[in-house]
Order: sequence, then C-alpha cells, then structure tokens
Amino acid sequence: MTNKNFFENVYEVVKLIPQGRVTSYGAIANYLGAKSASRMVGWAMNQSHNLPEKIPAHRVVNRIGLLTGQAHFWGESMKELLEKEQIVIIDNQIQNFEKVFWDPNKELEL
DNA sequence: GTGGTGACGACAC
DNA sequence: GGTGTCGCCACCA
Repeated sequence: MTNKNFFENVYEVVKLIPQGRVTSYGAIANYLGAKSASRMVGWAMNQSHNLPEKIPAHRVVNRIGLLTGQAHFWGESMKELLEKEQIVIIDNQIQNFEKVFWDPNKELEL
C-alpha cells in the first residue's frame, strides 16, 4: 500500500471509502503514516478530478465533517452527492458524523 | 534551485 | 476559548 507515493496512497484509500461513509483528510493522512500531512490529502483531491480514475472526493471532508471543499468541487455539489448516499448535511455540516465516519485505520488496518 | 501555496490538523500563546 | 503559527509533502512559477 505504502509502496507508492503519499499522493498515490491517498487515491487508493479514497477509492476504498464505502458508499454512505465519509472520512477526513487527517484520517487518511494518519493512515498513510503522516498524520500532519492532511494538507496533501486535500491537495490530492484537488488533482483527483484530473485523473482518469473516479475519486469519490465528496466523501472526504475535514475533521469536523464540514464540506470545506464544496466550492472547489467540479460540477456536482458535494452536499447532493452525499445526500444521495443517505448522509444528512445541514449547512455544509455532516450530521451524525460519528456514525458515517469511516476510519481507514480501523477498517483497513495498517 | 528557491519560494510560495494548498479541499487540513495540532499545538502554543 | 479564539487566534496565530508551524508542519507536512508535492506541485507550479
């Protein structure tokens, strides 16, 4: 998993996020062994739409479950995409964030 | 090659 | 408890 760049790993983890779940930049960064590199995760998401692969970037939010990248999102709205996955969002804030939170450290193990 | 920046997070003050 | 600052790694000018 960590054979590739930090960058590549981000995409792999994001692609593994199950539908109806979300995770945080920090959780992904932490899973990759660089808990402070959460910036890179978000930055990777920025480039994700440029990739041939489909990256469910809308399932990645910041630590508090806030859709910070919504304005940055191309085309669709993160909110709508997440709502289609039965995730409730109020004022860019994911409700029941603890319930829908998907921690790669727990789900995938390291 | 250097510096600045970025969809964040944690700590210090 | 709110604000400020640094760190982290990769990319662009």
